[in-house]
Amino acid sequence: MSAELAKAYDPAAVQAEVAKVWEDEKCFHAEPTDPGEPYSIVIPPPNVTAALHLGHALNNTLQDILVRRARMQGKNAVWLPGTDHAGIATQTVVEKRVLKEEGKRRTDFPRDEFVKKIQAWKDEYEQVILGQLKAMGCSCDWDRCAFTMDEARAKAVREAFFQLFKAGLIYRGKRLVNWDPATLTALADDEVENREVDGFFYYLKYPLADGSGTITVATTRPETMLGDTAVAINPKDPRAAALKGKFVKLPIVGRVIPIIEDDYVVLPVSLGGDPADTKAQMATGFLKVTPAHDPNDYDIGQRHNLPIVNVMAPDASISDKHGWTDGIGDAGFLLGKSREEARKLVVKWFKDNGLLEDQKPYRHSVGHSYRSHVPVEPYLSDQWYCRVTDDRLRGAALRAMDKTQITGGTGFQPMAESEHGLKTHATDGGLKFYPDRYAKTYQTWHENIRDWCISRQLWWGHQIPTWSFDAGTEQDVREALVYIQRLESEDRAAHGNFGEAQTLHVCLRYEDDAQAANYLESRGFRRDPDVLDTWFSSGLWPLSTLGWPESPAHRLADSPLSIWNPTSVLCTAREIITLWVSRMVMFNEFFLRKIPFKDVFVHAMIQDGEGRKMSKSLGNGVDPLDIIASHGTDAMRFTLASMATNTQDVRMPVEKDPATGKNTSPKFDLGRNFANKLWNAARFALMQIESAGDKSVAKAAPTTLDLWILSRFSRTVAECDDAMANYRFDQYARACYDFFWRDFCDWYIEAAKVQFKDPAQKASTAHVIATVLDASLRLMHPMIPFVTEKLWWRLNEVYPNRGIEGWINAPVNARRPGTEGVSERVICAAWPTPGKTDETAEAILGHLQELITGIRVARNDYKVQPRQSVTVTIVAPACGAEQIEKHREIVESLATCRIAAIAIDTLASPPANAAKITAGPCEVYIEGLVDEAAEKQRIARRREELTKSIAAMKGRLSNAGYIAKAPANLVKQTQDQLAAAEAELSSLSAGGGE
RNA sequence: GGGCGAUUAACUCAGCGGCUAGAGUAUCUCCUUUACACGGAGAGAGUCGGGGGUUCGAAUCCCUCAUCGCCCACCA
Repeated sequence: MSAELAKAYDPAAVQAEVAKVWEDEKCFHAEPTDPGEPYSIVIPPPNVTAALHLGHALNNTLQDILVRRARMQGKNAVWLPGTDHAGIATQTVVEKRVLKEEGKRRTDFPRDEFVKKIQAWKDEYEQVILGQLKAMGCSCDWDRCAFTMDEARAKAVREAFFQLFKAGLIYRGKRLVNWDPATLTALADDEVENREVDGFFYYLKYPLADGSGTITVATTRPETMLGDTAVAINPKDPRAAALKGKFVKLPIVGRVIPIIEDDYVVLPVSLGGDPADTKAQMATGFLKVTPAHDPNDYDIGQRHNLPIVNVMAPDASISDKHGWTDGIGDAGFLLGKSREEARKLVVKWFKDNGLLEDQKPYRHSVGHSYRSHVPVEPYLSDQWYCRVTDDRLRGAALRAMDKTQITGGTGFQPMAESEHGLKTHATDGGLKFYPDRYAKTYQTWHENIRDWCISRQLWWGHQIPTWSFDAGTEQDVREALVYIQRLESEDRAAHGNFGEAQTLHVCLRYEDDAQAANYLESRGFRRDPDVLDTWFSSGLWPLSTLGWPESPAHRLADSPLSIWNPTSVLCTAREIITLWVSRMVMFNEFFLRKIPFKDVFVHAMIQDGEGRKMSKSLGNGVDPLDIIASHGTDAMRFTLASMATNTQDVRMPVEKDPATGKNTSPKFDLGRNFANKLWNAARFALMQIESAGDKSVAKAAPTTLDLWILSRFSRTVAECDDAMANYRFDQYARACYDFFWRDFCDWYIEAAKVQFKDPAQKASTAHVIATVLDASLRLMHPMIPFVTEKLWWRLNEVYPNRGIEGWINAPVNARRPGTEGVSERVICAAWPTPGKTDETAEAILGHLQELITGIRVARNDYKVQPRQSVTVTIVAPACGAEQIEKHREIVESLATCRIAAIAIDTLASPPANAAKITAGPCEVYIEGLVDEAAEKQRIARRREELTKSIAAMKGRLSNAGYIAKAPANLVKQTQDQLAAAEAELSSLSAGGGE
């Protein structure tokens, strides 16, 4: 039995105690065979690169609220935790660390040795991250913890790759990629960061091949001219006709290249180009086309069937060994030079030869590697691609959308069953975004999607399970093919021929198929050293965490996959709608013909007080563990939940904590204060309940006050349900806050103090207070689990076996059936359901509150000391008078007054020396308030208010359109209010305010 | 360049066609009343970014401008 509760809420002590019980009782573990409607969430796996930040705290708090509530609603709820290996990012941080600590580079180690180092880093941070999640109170099913590169996930990746490969959805392609010449790897688009750079526009003169003059191209990258294979001009350019069919002799190299027409070329301003367009201002109208070194030029090259001449080595030095086969002319002096040196030398050459027309400073943004920070080189290389533009992927992703959220039709109709021998799942659609505006982001992305480059030149990741024919005899190939066909007949492998040389690539299905791998390698095949893009494994997350691929024996059983996929909701930040959400949908659709989740909830992003992203480099980040230490976990969670509005960003002013020197925010005080208020209100309630003695004695009928708080509670539960149905965590938090602090603490508890004094009402009041406390704790538990859990235990000690049904219409259900076993001790019992509301009680309390507040305001106006009582005479309408009489003691207690008399409708002789105020439907004379100055001020102020609103209402009523078109009840309401205001105004004048 | 969001009290945000526009923090006054000073009772504080329009009625819907921010694309 725990001792008395401490006077102030001590989060650290409570968290430790509560967390232990949760863990011991395995409260968060679920089995597919458990009863209840399935409810599942997969965590967006945090990268193992670093500890979690406040964005994670928000993201995971919201998920935890969802899953805890679902659990309390009796659903078979599971939250699958895990982490992501985050290929490039993790390898980079480890490379940095190794360089700093050992002075060595990655290439100084054998591959497997370096991977071990990364593995060690991963182990370290995974522990940190999981510890943080637990500290945040996340109710994950820890037994199902996953990692995107563990054995089970590796199996899923291998199977997925094989199936996609076999279906022809994976191919080897030569494309321009974002190449990092420092680390020698391709980068994904999102791994490229743009930076403004000061550069120059160089104007280079190219002589026409027929000697009839020169044309001038403008470029920021003169060194790439070595790879030019055309010069383009806009067909609308007046000069185009004369140049049709002509050629240019490329300086230095001597290559003769055509002048082609392409409307991609921007017209210079002098020829009708847009004067506002910087490009048009700088352009000459002639564009050098270098398909091997510029993505747009590559596209032009494709359109015009131009040769591709790659003039660089992988380290971006000038080289004639990587595709520059048509003669280098006089370019020998450039070979082996870096991009930067080559640029200078090329410019110098043009200058020396009188072909540099001009050079203008130009500031533009250039893509830099997010890893090495050197400029990214568009570079032609062989990569693996996933054909996401195929209807089975892109089309399926678009068809997955909820019909109500599609704008203008997607153009992707359900595919015919015969087309691929597959059909889409029976209920096309159903994937719904909250807020719905994000559906558009998703749709547009898919409509403009390009094939996905899935290979990365890294060591940290899932190595691509393909072997390509590298060096061997024709005989080897022939024999291998026979062998491969046998493997294919056993469904152990698939093959494809890719590239100009139609190189044979074989994909092996099983990791442990050493026999096949050995055979291939003995015949001159080599395993691809590259690894898969991180998003390939995270795209499989809803599948792989739930046991896909399942062995055939499991498929019919109640497997995790069949019960929990599709998951209920994906809760994420908006920047990965494209990168992650899209891929999960495509994969889930492809492998299971199902959407991976029904709802996608995209929450706001937390910025600092200046609207900047929180980041390490800016030093404006807030560490969740610091807030947990300074304010408590519940405080952090409550504050975060209340910030989770419908908008896309929320701001959190960041300050230094003077005590610790760490970043914090005053916003967290909101949560801390609330948790403390809850703690103390419960402490008081528990004291009263204890001292009320025997709970089994017959209870008095509920008072109006009791009915009122129960009614208010019912409304609050309904509000919370409504908020949660729309993922409006802020509304949920606010509803709880307002109910608990304003209604329950400020009014109910204060008024109940009067009821507790009456022996006849003591037991029943204790019962109501216990009922409401119990239900409130459960209502708020998903959001602030620790403090509510602890208080709930204490309540059960003080008031065990409290029957909540029975003599009052309790708005709660006591405990969910079937949970008497394992979770008996913990609050997971039951989410409250809304009960009856009581309009009468709410109306009566409304009037009493007006009366009490009116008297309080007057006391303040007249500067009456808080403890000094005043004597009042109240004039009220008949029904009101009755209620005031009934609640006389409550009014006296809360307004610190003594009621001398309650008159009905009028008062023959008002008390002398009394100030008269209006409080709702009542008039109140307060004796002994003789501060004339204060009174005059008060009356003047009130008169002004009334005059203003009377004028507004009269104006409205004199508007013919208003009378004619506005709803009748509104018109009536305005008329009534006007009459009341006018009556009060005249009574103010009559009452001798002057 | 395209898309999205924000602009409401000093600060952070609700409200998104109809009560005198609300809350928390901060400020001011009073109060250490045995649940809570991480508290209580009050007060002051806003031409709802500017300008048009629709409507009987606009913070709320439409157009437009401005500022800030995010995402995507592009960067000869």
